[in-house]
Amino acid sequence: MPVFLNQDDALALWRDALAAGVRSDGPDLSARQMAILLTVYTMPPPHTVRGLSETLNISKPAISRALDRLGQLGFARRRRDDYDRRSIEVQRTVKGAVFLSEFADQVSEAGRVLDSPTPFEAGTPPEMPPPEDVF
Amino acid sequence: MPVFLNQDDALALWRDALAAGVRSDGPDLSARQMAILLTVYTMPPPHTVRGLSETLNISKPAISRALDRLGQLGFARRRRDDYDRRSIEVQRTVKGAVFLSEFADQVSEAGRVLDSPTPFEAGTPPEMPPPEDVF
DNA sequence: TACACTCGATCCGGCTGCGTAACGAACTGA
DNA sequence: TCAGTTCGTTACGCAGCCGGATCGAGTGTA
Repeated sequence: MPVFLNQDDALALWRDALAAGVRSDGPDLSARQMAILLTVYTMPPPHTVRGLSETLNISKPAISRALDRLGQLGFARRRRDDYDRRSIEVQRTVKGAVFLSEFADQVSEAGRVLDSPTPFEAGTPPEMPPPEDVF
Repeated sequence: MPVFLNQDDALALWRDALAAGVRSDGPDLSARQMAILLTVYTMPPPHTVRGLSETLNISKPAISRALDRLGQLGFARRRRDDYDRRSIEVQRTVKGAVFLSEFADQVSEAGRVLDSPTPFEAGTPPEMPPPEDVF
């Protein structure tokens, strides 16, 4: 079932979920790392460095380094492909699944709280301030 | 009206919106910068460095640097408070509102496409792989 | 006037990430 | 067997962000 979000709801959802992550002392992944992690866990395997690189339009070295980081966090594992030993398969881990599960709860919670009226609409820019810049 | 998102939808939503941002060549803001930007645009003003620091649990130098970055992107402006000239007020700009409006569209679009069946459930970890690590 | 306090910016050393280029290992096909 | 291709990684230089300490300007109070 599709999820209908108007602009205000979308921004409030993103803000609350993001703020929860920023406030917490958990590991803060870059946007690229998070995109890789989500792709690995929510798209059908197998996942390879080259495949992720093409899917997400990220350079291969960046993928490789991100896998280093995700690996040291215990969120993903490398495994050589036995049929083509040049290739490596990116595997999921229980720890990564737990992390994403908690993250998904944060997002869901941020969406659930949206019933309170949004105090400001963001799509509408504020009255244009005077042009003088202080800095 | 609250937005109900199950775990799979929440992760797919985040993945698609994030991937759209990663693939595009637009400026990539850090999670902290994005949280600041969203707070400034969706919460009632005024916003000060100190206030943002407390709200988001981010150090003041980090806020100040983020404002440098957002300022040079044209997404926010500093303005001295005339009543307390130590304090500065973070102001919105038309360019920032446009940026967030487009971002909100990306999120909404990611949510709207969720009607296609999700191929994998992420909350369920894969069958536990053998303990041997390749690397 | 003198002193304590607050606000935001800046300095500092360190860490992390990026893309290009170059690399070794593995595979392919003649 | 051997040149050419493809795979992921590493080397390199660069840029950005981090927190703690420190700073100057502004404020409040006596």
